[in-house]
Amino acid sequence: MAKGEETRERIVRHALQLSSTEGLEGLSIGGLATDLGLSKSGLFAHFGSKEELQLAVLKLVAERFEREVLLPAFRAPRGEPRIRRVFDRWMDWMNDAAQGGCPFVAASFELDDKVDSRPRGYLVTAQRLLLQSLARAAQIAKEEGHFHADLDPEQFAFEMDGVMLSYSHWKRLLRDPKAEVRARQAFERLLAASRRMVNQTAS
Amino acid sequence: MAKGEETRERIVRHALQLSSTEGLEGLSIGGLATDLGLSKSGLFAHFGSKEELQLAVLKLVAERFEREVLLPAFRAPRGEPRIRRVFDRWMDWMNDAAQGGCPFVAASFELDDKVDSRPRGYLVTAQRLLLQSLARAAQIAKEEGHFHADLDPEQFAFEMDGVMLSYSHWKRLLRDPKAEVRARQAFERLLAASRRMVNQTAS
DNA sequence: CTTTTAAACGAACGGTCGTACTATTCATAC
DNA sequence: GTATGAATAGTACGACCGTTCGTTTAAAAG
Repeated sequence: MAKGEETRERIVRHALQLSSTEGLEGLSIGGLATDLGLSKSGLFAHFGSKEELQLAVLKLVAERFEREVLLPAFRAPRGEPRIRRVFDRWMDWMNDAAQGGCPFVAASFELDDKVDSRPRGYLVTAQRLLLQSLARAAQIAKEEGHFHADLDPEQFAFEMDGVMLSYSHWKRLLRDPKAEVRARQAFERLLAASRRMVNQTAS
Repeated sequence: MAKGEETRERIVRHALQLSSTEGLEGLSIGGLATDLGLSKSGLFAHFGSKEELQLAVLKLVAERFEREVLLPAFRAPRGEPRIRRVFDRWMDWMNDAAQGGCPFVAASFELDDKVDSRPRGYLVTAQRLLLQSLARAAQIAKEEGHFHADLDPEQFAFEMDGVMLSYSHWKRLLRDPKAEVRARQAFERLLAASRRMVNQTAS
């Protein structure tokens, strides 16, 4: 059926927007209903529980990230160009995301301690997938000869993740106008290190 | 007077512990009171508002970070050894912190959108101070000749911040057993780049 | 057009929230 | 040992929470 599905999507879209400032736990059924001109119970019926609503929000985020970041980036040529496209799209994603920053980032630090919650489980899966895609892109860059043969693709993903998180921290909390320049510089340094010598082991 | 002060500290210590899993907003006066065997109103009287309680928690965190990370680290010899000590102490801090991860990290992503809130304002100040201390340590490492003359100390702080955030992300959300090794490796790579050539500008 | 099914509503439930008052207990200083 | 003020308790409040249930409206199917 069509009508219910449409309303449900309207709800989830708005819930995503709200959650980016209030957090997933800060979402309220009543508040959402008022915003959308629905009754509390009418809205609630679409999900059956608040947890299910949170899950729906996370699924929408994952779907959008796939569509707006990963898929377009993976259409770029294999190797370093593709990695750069991931970075550029990812930065755009960080800047968009409805003035509330990346919902994944917010959810990551909100749910990290909520063991055994379904939203957390889903988020972990989605984030692992995301970072594995990135690692795969780095692996391809090795095969193309753009990155050094000793490079650890997962380590690359770890460090690029750090750049994005630091960017979010400096821009959204600290309101540092240089945040974007710093992120780009950090990324360039990471790329440079990945091309040449790399991977001296710690201590 | 002594008695009230003591109780207040007991409250704030426990609130800090709770907030590391539930978040600052997830703190509840009633819950805290029950946990500590106090009445809701008796506990409330110590602060006058929930916001004041959150503020007290953040102040305790800042005080502890200063005492357990920055001060000990700055007793190390100037330059790279001092930077290493900051990293080691910071990693210890990340691992301790009452099984709930670094409260600053959690609070950063919880409060980043709550404009005009006193807790946010305090957090921003504390975090800027922390990162400026780190940048100062990097500046000193330049003066000692350990770091390259072209190094941007704030950029160094940005990237080291990224390592810690990524560590938190991979360890606490993703539960990746290699998280600590990855963080140490990222830090070593950052150090290596800071010693030699650095700072090629982006695009 | 009628029947059936989906979608939304309205009211109410038991709880918990932060906060405001007043009263009581307790520690401290005289 | 009593007075004084701080520390804690008790009670109540209005608001909002997620959720349930029975009803009503609206859409889809026959």
